[in-house]
Amino acid sequence: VDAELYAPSFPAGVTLDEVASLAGVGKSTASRVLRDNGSFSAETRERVLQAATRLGYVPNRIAHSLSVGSRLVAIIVPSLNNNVFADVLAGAGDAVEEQGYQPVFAVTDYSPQREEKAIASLIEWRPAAILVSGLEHTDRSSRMLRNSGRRIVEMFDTDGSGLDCVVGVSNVEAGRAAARHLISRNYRRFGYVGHDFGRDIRAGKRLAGFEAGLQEGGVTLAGRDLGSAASSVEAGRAGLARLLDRAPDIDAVYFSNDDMAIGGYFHCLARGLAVPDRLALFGHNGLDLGSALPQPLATIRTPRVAIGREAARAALSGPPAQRIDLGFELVAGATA
Amino acid sequence: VDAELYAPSFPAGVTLDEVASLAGVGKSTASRVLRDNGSFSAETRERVLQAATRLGYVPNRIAHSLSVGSRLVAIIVPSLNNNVFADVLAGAGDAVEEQGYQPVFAVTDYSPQREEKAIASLIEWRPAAILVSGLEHTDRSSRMLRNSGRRIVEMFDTDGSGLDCVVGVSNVEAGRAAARHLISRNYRRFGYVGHDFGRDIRAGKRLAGFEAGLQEGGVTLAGRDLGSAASSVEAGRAGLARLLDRAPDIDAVYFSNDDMAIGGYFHCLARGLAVPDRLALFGHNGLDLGSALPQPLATIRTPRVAIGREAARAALSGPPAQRIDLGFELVAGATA
DNA sequence: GTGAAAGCGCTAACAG
DNA sequence: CTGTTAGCGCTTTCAC
Repeated sequence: VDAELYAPSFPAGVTLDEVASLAGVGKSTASRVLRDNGSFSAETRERVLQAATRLGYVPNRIAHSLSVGSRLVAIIVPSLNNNVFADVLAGAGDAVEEQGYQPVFAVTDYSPQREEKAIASLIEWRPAAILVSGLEHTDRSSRMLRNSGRRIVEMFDTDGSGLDCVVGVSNVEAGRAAARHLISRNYRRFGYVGHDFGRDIRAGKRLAGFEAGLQEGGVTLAGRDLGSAASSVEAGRAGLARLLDRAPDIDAVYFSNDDMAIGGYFHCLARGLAVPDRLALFGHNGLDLGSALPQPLATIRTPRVAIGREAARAALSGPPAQRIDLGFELVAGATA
Repeated sequence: VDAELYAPSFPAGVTLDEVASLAGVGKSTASRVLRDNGSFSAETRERVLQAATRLGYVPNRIAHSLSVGSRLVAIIVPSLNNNVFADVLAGAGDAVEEQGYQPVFAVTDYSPQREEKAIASLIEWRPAAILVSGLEHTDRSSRMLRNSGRRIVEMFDTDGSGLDCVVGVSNVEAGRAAARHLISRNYRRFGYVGHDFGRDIRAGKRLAGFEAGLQEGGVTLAGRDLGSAASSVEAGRAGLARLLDRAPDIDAVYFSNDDMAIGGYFHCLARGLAVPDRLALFGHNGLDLGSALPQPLATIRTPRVAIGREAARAALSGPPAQRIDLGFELVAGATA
């Protein structure tokens, strides 16, 4: 007999009760069989399984969760239009599932208010843990997270103090490493092209580290272009164009991230500026796209998948209040 | 009095019962006040609200859902490492929230088996609707979707028949339009560079449309490189390199998508091949990255955000079994 | 305007 | 090995 023939009209939903009575057993027996938990005779098993497939039974996770707890993990990221967060999500999602939990996502579009909303609404689902991005939150967000009684992991950023666990890399150190590297390559007149800091605090931390690194090397930033737009290839392109108008004699540019740097690279191509001889370019993140350019981008590769994975592990099985710095890797590339 | 001082140890969770008794009212009255539904005196209202904030009450959505239904919408996409799906997710997520539902995502990594799993596990949450990507599913997936009794929307692709609603564009027509455009620009010796079809059926449909378009114009494909790797800039670069080794005299290349085409463009840059004079390049999707290249990529722009938005609307408020073709736009660019 | 009681679908403890 | 019972936390009649 084909299960489809018996397909129920579903919104009502087939319940365990119905399966049990069709099988001629009690509700709890049916439950035991279906969850393969507890004991029952082989024959009972058969009857229940048959009844379940005949009716097209689908367990109701909501009822199940109410009864035993939800095994959900909430993951909140600023954006999806950015491979960085997609990678983290992939790492975190896999690790979460591995541990038998189900990931639930929310996106904030870099808005602290939206983050607040996301936190509030996800907490209502009683997740076992909450993974958020960054260390900066509104007061209300911090309070909700702290009071939630759940395990909290703040991902990406180790420059600052966290609520519970922190898993990420130091953006300040990444900026400093970039500065040191460029200085060691004998660049001296530095520029910076960035996007809207208000939305991306970590980019600001990198710039601070970069400037600290320059200062330690006895140089200073010769010019900067702080865009007010979101990060994008186009914004990087426009930003470099503006910067070169104002400070034509710079010989190296640090960008707020790879997307921006790639835009800068395109600007150089379009204008015939030799990279890196006339102008050196340095990004941040180590995206695949950067390494596929005609000249691989000089950048700092961050372990994004690992950040997601370790964040999930810290949340689900680690000791509380851990602090995990996963480090980064400088990729020399060919643009600096 | 500060709410934090009274922050409960939460995993147990503050319940409506506790709020009600602190306020000295019945459970149902507290419920009415908190949901602002039904009638109660102003004074009662005050007392309940105070009690709730004092205890840091957070409603339990699971219990709520069990009682009244879940207002969830399941959204299943193949990948997040691809702006295409990020855009659709953004459009769908916003529209879903607008209608008072909560989106729940799952990612399949282009694997039909993972899709099956995702469908199975999301159905258990009793979503009001399920948005899936593409028209091709395993038998079991189709059966589960059909039997779920939920509204189903298949997104992206209108070339084929769907289970319920279908919202997308015709990939066959997109391929055909690309062919016609290139022919009208007097290219004659065509090549194709693609990635793994097994994983991306829509790319295969575009190629079929492209070949049909060529045939209608009296030409045929002079060479093709069908990679077995996933789509990426690097894969496009390598694919074009291989193709040119085998068929050096082609004058235009159709790529399976923009990422691949951008890789091809980088190859041309690296090898000093003049675009479009020596070789024309054409992509698909209309990503921002393509328009930020030194020469804007010739491509077909698909209305991705709109696909997500309309899919959500069709699912939540439209008539059943709709079929919405959102159309596409050919972007001439400067590479063809 | 308010509370008691029943019930959403499932699991778990406990008798039999 | 199996059924009965009592919840999980919330909403919703329906009397008062």
